[in-house]
Amino acid sequence: MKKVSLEDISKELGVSKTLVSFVMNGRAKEKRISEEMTEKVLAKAKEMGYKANYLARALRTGKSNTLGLIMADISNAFFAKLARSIENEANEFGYNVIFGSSDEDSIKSGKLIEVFKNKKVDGLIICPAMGDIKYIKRLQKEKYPYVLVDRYFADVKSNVVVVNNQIGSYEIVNDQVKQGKKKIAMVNFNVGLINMDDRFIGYKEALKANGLELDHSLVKNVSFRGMENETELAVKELLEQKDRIDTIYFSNNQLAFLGLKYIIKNNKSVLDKINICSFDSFAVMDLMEIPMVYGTQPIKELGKHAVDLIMKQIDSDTIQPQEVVLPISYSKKMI
Amino acid sequence: MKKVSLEDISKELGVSKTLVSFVMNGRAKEKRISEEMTEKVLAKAKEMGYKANYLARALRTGKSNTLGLIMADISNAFFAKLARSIENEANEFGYNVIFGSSDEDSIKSGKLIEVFKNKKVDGLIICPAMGDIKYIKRLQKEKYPYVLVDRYFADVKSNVVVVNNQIGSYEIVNDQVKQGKKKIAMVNFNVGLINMDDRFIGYKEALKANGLELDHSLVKNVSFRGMENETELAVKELLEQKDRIDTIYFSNNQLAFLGLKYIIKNNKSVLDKINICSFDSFAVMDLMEIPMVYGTQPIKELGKHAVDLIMKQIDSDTIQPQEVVLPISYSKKMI
DNA sequence: TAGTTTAGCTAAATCGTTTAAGCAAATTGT
DNA sequence: ACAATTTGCTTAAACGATTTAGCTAAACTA
Repeated sequence: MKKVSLEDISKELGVSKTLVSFVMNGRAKEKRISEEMTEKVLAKAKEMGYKANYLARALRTGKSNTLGLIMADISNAFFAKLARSIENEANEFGYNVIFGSSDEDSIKSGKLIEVFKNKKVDGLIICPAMGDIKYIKRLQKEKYPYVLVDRYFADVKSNVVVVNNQIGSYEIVNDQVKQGKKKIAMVNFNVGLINMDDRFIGYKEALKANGLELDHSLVKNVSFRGMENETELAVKELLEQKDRIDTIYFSNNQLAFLGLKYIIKNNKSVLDKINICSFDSFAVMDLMEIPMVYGTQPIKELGKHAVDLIMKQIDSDTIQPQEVVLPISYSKKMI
Repeated sequence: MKKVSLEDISKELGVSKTLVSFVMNGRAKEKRISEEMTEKVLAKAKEMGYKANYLARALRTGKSNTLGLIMADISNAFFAKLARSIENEANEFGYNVIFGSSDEDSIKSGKLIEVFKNKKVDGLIICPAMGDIKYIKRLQKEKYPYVLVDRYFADVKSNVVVVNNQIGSYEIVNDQVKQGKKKIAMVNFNVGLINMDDRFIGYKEALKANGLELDHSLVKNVSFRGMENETELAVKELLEQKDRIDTIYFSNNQLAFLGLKYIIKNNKSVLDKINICSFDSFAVMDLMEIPMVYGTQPIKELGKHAVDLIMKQIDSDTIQPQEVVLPISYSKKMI
């Protein structure tokens, strides 16, 4: 477990560690090390099993070749897939990823940002929680490379990769109206995140565009922490309305999952009469024999763009903040 | 973005950086720094916004407070949840987690192990791929702290955290027999991993214990890379058998998902006649109106134990290899 | 009064790299 | 044959912490 250092090699060969460093970094030619010596060093390094100590290198160069990734919860399918995409793309650049989950808690994300910075990650990819704006502003000021994914803040121009929540939401709701649905309920996340707000705006716009009135009794909000109970309650209340609703539109897959679970357990037959929509999907949606309309987020692309934007910042010190907005795609599943 | 160092503080105050280091590490009393001076240092550090550089500390102390986590694929629900559990428990110890996916490819995991070691992680938590045994043996020899999770190797005594695959599998199959099922097919992963082998053994044992013959035409193997097609083919072949089978038992949730998807699309009615079982579950299994028997892995506990075992090794240089075997629980869902 | 303790602090080494600067010998040019 | 250049290598500082060993002055002991 005790490792071989440059110095060990240099001592063995009776040369300076500078020389060994040059050779090991492939700068032998550039640094005018003789072929003969280069060979000798490489051979000895191999023989002794030399591997560079990344910490030492990072300390000296200021580059750790590590990215920090902060999400709400890596055990959530969306974030898990995003993490994988980010991992893959980061690898392409020779980077690794250190991650942390914030649980939508700004205190937690603040701490994670701080720790990752002190661990000298070269850049941060953040799915910010509500209230993270203060940290983001600080990063901005410090010119620390970062990219926001999935959510962003209107007040601070950042590098951002998101889907077009408003348009996506609009299209889902609009489609329902075109199918003749009039009473379209929405169950939304009120975490104060702009992506969720945008989904609500899309909903409102679609109603308006079709001459329908926004009915506040058809809009239910649930919190992150009380998600399960509150979603059930929301659905329960919606189903109990006197005038039957035509559609329940969930603003993300977690809510759709919880809502569906409740309905299937307690009021399965109602699914013959109402439509279910979800802004994004979970893996088995199309296994379920329930008519549904749902979006599919371009998760791979989100991750890829996020990493690419970080890399641009790392390479060029600072770039004009760029916003990448990706479209989401839809599936209608009829039974 | 340029950070304050111990030296910066020491210069401001006209004291040595040793002193500042002692104070910042809470060793002021122990090192007989006067109260007065301690106060001054703390105040100045706060004023200047000092944060320790973990790289420098790690280089000097040999402790990076980072764990390396290597799994088959973090986008897979099982691993995503495991990662979260590990993250949480690691945080309890003041650790962060750097992760990588191997895709069951031993070359990839070998590279990840190497990189993480060179990034000086204090320990590795590995879900080893087939063929990783050579790396594991090396870690063993080097006394590098590591824990195997989910899978292990019979040849090398390691710290290991797994579920009891054989017993779990036995009970599922045994239950089917007790329900009067005779022709029980199994679709298994042939990645050469001991956990999958054990699930097959459990299957065989259960048949044997009930006086049933093992029928090789009822056992189908699929590979990691050809998973989707091969699972579909396996199910297709099973359903085409002349004598109708009674049960299809999938050895994990991915296979169960793919198999079910195929059945629902192509031969839905057969679900009235055959049972579906899965060794472990995916989130929405109980949303589907299909009778099923499936296990649920104690993922939280797996992660927690894994981290605890790593921490023990880190704290005490070396401990007697310990094997933690956790039970899995079952749900029967009848319709 | 002299010797010993103790309080309070510092110098310098160390971890393993990278890199700016520089030096002696060999080679080239004229 | 002498200066200029090139070749091949080295020295030493730096990155930012931790830690060992030790120093000085004051306080205590006898």
